[in-house]
Amino acid sequence: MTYYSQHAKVWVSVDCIIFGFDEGKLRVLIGRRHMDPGRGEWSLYGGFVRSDESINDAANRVLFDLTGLRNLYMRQVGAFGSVDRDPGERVISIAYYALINVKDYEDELRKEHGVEWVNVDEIPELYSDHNEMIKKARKLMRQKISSEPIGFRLLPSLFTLSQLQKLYEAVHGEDLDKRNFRKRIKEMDFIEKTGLIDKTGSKRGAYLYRFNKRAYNQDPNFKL
Amino acid sequence: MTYYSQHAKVWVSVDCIIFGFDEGKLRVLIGRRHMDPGRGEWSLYGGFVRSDESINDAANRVLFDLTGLRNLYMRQVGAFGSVDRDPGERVISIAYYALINVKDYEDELRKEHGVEWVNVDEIPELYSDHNEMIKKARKLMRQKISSEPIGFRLLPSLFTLSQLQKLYEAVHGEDLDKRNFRKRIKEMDFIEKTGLIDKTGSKRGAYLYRFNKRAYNQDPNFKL
DNA sequence: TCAAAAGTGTTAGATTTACACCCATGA
DNA sequence: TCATGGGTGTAAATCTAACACTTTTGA
Repeated sequence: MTYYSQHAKVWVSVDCIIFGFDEGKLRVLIGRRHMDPGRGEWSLYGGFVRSDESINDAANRVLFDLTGLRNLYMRQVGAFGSVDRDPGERVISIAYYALINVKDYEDELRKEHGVEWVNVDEIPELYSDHNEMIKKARKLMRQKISSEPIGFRLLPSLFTLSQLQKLYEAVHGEDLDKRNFRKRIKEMDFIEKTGLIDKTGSKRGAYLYRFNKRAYNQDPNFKL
Repeated sequence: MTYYSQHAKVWVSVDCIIFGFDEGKLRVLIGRRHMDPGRGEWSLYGGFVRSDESINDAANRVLFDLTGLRNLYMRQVGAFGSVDRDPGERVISIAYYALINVKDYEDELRKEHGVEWVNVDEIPELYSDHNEMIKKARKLMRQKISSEPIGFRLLPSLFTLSQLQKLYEAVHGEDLDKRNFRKRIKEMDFIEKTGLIDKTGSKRGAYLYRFNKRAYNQDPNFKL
């Protein structure tokens, strides 16, 4: 009998809070549970951690399984471990949030998994402690997006300044002053204006910008 | 066979980063491991999560076991789950940091457990991923202590402004301007000057202050 | 008497905020 | 022609950072 074997083992799962940004709103992917307990309840997408993969690998696997996308921006939210958090068995779950550009996600695949984009401000009651997970994920994401240029992961590689501003407004839950916002953007040389115009959002058209990661690494000063 | 039982279970432990402040330095409790694998290596103090306790309860139990103290300020750092992080078996560990006033910790009890206060800037190589845990704990604690009045948990209930300043300097790793620091303290009405003088730190003596939690809850504006 | 820590305000500079109008275009 | 979103600068207010001397007292 080893030192370890006198202790109990438990199931460990990962649950993913997948953020997207569409039509000016911050959204999260949720779906109806396909299994008992809690069959039919709204839930985050998750899966069990296998014995031969790290918890990060597990989260990446679950994300890939759901979205078909790899190398998503992903951060751990934390471990959730009330004894009775899962009505079936003792399961400790580690929550992760990820950011995706909704247009990168094939709608067919989304439907196959039966998940939907729901406005983060209109999330129904979810299975287990998933509402709590989302709350903490939002808080962490909000902090992170203000000090690191991760917001671009929620946008197409080319975006207008109005889109970028709306994204930050959605994340922070408050309107921003257009001129002050653009003034700050202009100071960040790694947010580059292209010669391209996007005319889908207005008649006049707006310049498209891009995030230059290389330039950011040269001079990583970000604050929004 | 339930839905759960087709998946593997793993051991889950908690590891505690216990911060203290003494002689102007931020310190952490570490000790030599008493068991294999890794016997004799420097390590954080931890324990396995039992099947009938939440992970928070497990952390509190481990903290109480080591220090004899309850109701410590404690926050989760995150889950660490590389497959081979523990050389013996697959163990996922959830790190917590806690703040204690070193004078509340009986030195006898500390010695019984064979743990020592080590300057956070002089931490030796630790077992497994414990150095990484401390690094992340410091970062989270630094963020937290700037926006919430948790620093008082590292000080006696009566403290001088010089002690408080030294604490913040130790946490942030940089010197602060004495007058600017005191100006900010004066604006926080919940940091109350008592009529008492502490003469242990200087010949002249310094006023002792106390944190008034009730007053803070009335007007929770904290920034340091 | 002097070394050592306690205590105390002002000012320049930097940052942040508030704010309003013209432009280009498609419908 | 007009409704819609795109684009632009300035000034006041606030916040931050820099800075030096006097006080008290035990050794």
